[in-house]
Amino acid sequence: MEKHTLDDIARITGYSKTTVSRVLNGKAASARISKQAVEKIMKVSKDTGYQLNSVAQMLRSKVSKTIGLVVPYISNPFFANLASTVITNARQAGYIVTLIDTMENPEAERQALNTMVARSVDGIIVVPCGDDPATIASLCKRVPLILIDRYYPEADIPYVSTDNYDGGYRAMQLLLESGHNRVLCIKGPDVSVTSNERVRGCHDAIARSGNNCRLSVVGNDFSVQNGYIETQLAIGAKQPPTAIFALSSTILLGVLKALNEHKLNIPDDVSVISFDDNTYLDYLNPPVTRIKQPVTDIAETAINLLLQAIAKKEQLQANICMAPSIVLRNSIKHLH
Amino acid sequence: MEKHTLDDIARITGYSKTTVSRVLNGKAASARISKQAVEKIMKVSKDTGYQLNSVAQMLRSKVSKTIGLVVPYISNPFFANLASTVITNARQAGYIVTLIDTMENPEAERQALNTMVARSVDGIIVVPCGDDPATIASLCKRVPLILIDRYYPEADIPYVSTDNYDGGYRAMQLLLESGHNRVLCIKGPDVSVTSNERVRGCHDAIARSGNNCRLSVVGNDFSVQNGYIETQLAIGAKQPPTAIFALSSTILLGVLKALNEHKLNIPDDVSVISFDDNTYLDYLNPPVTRIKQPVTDIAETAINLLLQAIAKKEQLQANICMAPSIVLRNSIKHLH
DNA sequence: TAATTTTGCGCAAACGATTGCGCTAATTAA
DNA sequence: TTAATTAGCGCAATCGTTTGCGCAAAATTA
Repeated sequence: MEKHTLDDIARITGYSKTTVSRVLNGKAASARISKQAVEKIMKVSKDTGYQLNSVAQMLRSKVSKTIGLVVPYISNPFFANLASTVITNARQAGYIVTLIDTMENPEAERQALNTMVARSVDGIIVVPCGDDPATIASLCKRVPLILIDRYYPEADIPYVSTDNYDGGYRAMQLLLESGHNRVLCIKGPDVSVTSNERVRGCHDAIARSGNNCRLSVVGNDFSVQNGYIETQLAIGAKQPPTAIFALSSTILLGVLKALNEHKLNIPDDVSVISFDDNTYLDYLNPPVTRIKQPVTDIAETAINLLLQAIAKKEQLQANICMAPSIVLRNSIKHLH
Repeated sequence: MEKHTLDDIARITGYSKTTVSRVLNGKAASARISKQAVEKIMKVSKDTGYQLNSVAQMLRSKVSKTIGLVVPYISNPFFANLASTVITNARQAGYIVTLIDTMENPEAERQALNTMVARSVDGIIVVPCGDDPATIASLCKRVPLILIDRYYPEADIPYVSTDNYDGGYRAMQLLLESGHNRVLCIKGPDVSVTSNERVRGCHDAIARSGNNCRLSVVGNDFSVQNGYIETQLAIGAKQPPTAIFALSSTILLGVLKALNEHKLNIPDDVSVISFDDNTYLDYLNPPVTRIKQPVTDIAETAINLLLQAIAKKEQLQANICMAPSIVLRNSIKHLH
């Protein structure tokens, strides 16, 4: 079980490493290798436990069979799910995934991308952080690259994401249909495209409904704290909201905490709807209605497009927003 | 921004690639390279955007600066957290992480390990699945390898895990102190060492307390379903448990679902304690008391031991069980 | 001035695989 | 019998680094 090389197998079998290489790569037929040779080489390489050295192979063939995946926080279940799908699909196509966690640090992201290129990954999938698409934009001319979840509308970088506008629109529609006319929407960072799209969807839903619903959009972070603070502020006001739309499941947790502290009941005292799907949302009291992003579809679409681009060596082109779905539970009260 | 090699830089600067390599590796001093040369080479390599080819470097130096991480399911938050810590710590030490998700499939695990070796990773961290340590045991003689979370007590493979016995013991202690004497413990698979250790801790806690508490240990899977079914069965019995100990947070969700369906209140009707920490457990109604595994410590210890072993090129030796902590909430009723 | 040391750098052989081209012997065709 | 074809395989270059060894020129010492 020591380490063997092609030369070793060649020496043992008496054939050249050329022949050995060809046999081991399944090119025996096209290279007209005799049956004897194939058998002997196969046998010896089994017996010796020969293992291909992928590194040498990469150097020579310029193909690493590796996908680079760059995410802001792998500990975030949303990104973990994305990663899971990417890894699984990549593996089925014979690719392995190298993962870097940027922790929302743009500088770390730049380094990560450099590392990926230095290791000559065949393609890169990024959930970008920061608001400067420059590095990525220039990189995506040199190596197949695709963004997921987050993207830069003004830059020409392929992406697959949720149709956040639609998600915001439909969530708001749900609230309007139930007669809510004072809605608090707690959003993410100002620079977040996904957050802003959701908000835009809300506004349009109201406008198109002809309803006189008052929507107040507050907050600036996808965090528990932000959800907590904004909820505290809102329920202290003279005219508290009848419904709260949390733009992420972390924000939702903050909302819940504040409501619990004030002994406010969902949905009797205030209705709640959230973005992002999580199993535990069904085990809250009551289960929370939410907009579910098509995580698996997004990841699958992205990795498949990427693998295609790698295979065909052609420029990747994609501006895809996939529709979310509604997970209907019991957190929205119907106001007559 | 094209691809340049050492030769290119050598040609442009007029120095040999030997000198260029030395300068770029910070060996200018020890190789007595002149200041001029260093400056010129540095400048040119900046200007041309020269990027080292890690693959060639790996081939030559036999060092890949890569850690292989093999987990059963990266979408499981527990493993995602482990991965997060491993990735972050590895990166600080200049290592990158290649991740394979085995989906609890031992054959996939074997392949994964082969792939890792072929790519000459410098070290491997595995959360093993299946009950056959043979592959891993033989592998760990050839490359630094360490198990986390799960391990094989009888095999001589280094590991870092939770002190599951202690966790089970203390959870049970908590229930005993509150006067519970009919406890339902819903466990994981029969072959799971972690599950079994937790159960053993429970039994010992009762034995050592001199209490006549009746512990009934049921179930065979770390799944929501298992938790649900076993809870259904138990609360239908003539003598339902006064407390339920869920040996994982997935099992807990099943427990909650069953209790909700029967309108049973926590902790008034039945007390609950669980293994595994999750943010959302604090947002349940009521927040659930739980045994928190020292995930970060485990991962940090493991990666550091691994990096040490890699650096010192010495055999890794570790049988470490780290104590869990108790996150005390309001899900256990004190029975007078 | 001659001998020694130091400075500054390059040659060329690895690392382990892949592959275009070519070569010999055997077979077939003419 | 000779020419053409085919079968079966190997040579050697290549991928882009790293590094042991050595060598000439400059600086120092004797």
